[in-house]
Amino acid sequence: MIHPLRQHIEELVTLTDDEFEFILGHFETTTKSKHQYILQEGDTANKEYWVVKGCLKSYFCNADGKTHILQFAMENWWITDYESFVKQCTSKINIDCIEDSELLYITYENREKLTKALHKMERFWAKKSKLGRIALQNRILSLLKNTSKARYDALLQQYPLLFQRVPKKLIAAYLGVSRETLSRLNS
Amino acid sequence: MIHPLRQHIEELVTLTDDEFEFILGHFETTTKSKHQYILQEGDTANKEYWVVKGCLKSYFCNADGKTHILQFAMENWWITDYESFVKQCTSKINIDCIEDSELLYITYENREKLTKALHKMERFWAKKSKLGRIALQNRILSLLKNTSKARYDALLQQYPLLFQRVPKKLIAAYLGVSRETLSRLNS
DNA sequence: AACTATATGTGATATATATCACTTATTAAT
DNA sequence: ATTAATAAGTGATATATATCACATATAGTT
Repeated sequence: MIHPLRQHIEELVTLTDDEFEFILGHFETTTKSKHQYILQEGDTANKEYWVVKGCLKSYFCNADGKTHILQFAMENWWITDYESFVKQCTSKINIDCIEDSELLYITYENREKLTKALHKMERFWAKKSKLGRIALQNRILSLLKNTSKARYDALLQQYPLLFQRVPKKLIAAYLGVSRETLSRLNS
Repeated sequence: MIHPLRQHIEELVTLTDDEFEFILGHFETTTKSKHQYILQEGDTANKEYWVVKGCLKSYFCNADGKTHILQFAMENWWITDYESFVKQCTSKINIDCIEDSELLYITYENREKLTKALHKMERFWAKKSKLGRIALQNRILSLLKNTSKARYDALLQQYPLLFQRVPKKLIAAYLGVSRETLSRLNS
């Protein structure tokens, strides 16, 4: 059976068996249980995680302690604080598990090594970065032009699974509306 | 005198004279007057522009014809529809000039060629993409957690020049508030 | 099993912002 | 120079959403 990470990478660049073994050698495995953190505000993100199984969120709290969600990550998604990881500076956000999770991760150092050693991976991450940027651009478009109802419907259509796996208050924190307003959007 | 584009690129990667000449050979110059478009909804962005002099905006209109601004670009900024350019698909946005502008541009084909021919430029654009993604992530954070007043103040502090160069209604369209509300934020 | 925390829905009210209407100032066009 | 278009401020009102308060259901804990 083909490794799920290989399948994921090969969506953007093709790999030989040896290349994939070499890549995988730069990763490590870890399991985390629900509510456990993989990154806390003030720390520096020195790992980038890839979700084998489970569900996580990256979020931050504003002055009055209200939570805002930047990203969810389910199977086959990457998660880290991108700014902290790329610039190797302290993070403003937290990342924790919404479910018990099985994760692969690569350290900053190993990612640098791998990028230099294998040009295909430099290309893979460059493409990933481009696609990530496009996704963020579309989220901004959506935050600017759409009503909460429209954003709710779009999210529901794009990630129906999410609504079965995470509490509604987290969906609300992602969409940027209150829990109560989200509840009323259904009616 | 050192070419402003060279200065800009050398903020991220160092170049020899020959390398810069080679790079510049992939660009072309154009001038556009106020109100002229460089990209219209439905077209495919096949050029990425770099502003030598002037000011532009990228924007889109929602169903009721309300304008939302995705990005401003002044001197030393890049502008295109990133999604359309990267995926070579039709664009949902428009880009036009707020002032008479002097622009350098590189076509999609030339950018591909240049990336392949000069690894430094692949690295330059990879870094640019990372930084662009970080900027967008921070804008989302700001849209989620900040009040309009806080977003207004942050923009004013980061780009004071912008407020002298572009009409307030465009600032409002960027921040995601009405012209009237923006006006009242001052008092 | 009893207790506690979390999730979800819903009414009542407060608040921020949009919308509409109008005025004045400034800039562009003939 | 005159006219037209755009920019910017402000009052009055409408609307969407937040906030507070409470009820109920479900899941997790000892």
